[in-house]
Amino acid sequence: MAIRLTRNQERILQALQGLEQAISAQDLHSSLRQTGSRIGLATVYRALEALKLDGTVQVRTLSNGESLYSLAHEDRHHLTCLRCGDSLPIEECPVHDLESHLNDSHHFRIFYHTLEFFGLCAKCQIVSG
Amino acid sequence: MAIRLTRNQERILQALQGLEQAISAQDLHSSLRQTGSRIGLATVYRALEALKLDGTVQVRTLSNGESLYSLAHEDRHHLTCLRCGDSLPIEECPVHDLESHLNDSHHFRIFYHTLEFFGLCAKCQIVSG
DNA sequence: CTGGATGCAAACGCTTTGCAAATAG
DNA sequence: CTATTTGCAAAGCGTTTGCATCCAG
Repeated sequence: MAIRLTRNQERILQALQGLEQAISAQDLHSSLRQTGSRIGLATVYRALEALKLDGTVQVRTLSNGESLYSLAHEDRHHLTCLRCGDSLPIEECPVHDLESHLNDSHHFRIFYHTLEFFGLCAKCQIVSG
Repeated sequence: MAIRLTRNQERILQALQGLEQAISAQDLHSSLRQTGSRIGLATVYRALEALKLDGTVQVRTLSNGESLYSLAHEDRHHLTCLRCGDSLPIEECPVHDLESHLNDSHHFRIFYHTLEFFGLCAKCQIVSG
């Protein structure tokens, strides 16, 4: 998958491996700076873009335009509240069969997928009545 | 679903009904202006936000932060190329059963879902070899 | 009259880009 | 020594917000 990694790309990959959750580029940047690295924000974005293109890293874009990055193939999907924006992770995922089917029928090389349900969480159903 | 609609919200809903595809707020705005409306861009955003919150309109956010709007419950999912960004619509959708299940188990009132596969399209598999 | 809706322009936040310095091979 | 990578700062871009005006009821 990965051809050649720069030192910073390796550093970023390593950081992602130590995480349970997807992280934004900016949070990843400050996190790296706090461990003493002098890495720039642009480099973080460029590295994530490269890792994304070779399928190592996967991205989920929030409705505010912010993107969350994590290692690819970690299957975690969400229930997202349209009002408060909270995302509840869910375990179910019924789409793997479809994935291999699409690989063939569309000549598309699929790295990963995202699945997200939108609506109102229990709390916001009351507020927005 | 809808409580009360302002004149502009109705106008926007009408515009969406005439469309085959999801549209960005900005494109929707210029489209409305071209038909002689004096509507402002902010109003388009505010109307779409309101329609989103009552479940009439659904949103898909692209990786560049731009959001595409369409009437809710139109089931259209995508194969999206990580390199060129092209989105190929697909018909398959294996998640409806799960949807009602989640409604109950998480006390979440689900309006719609998005499902998207990411990878490389046939063309970009060659280029990026 | 009064509260909400609207248009405009400015502000915002995340991301991308230009560029010169640093680094790798 | 040349090509690539890097950090910084500035620019870009879609979206949101402040505010004065307009409009419906």
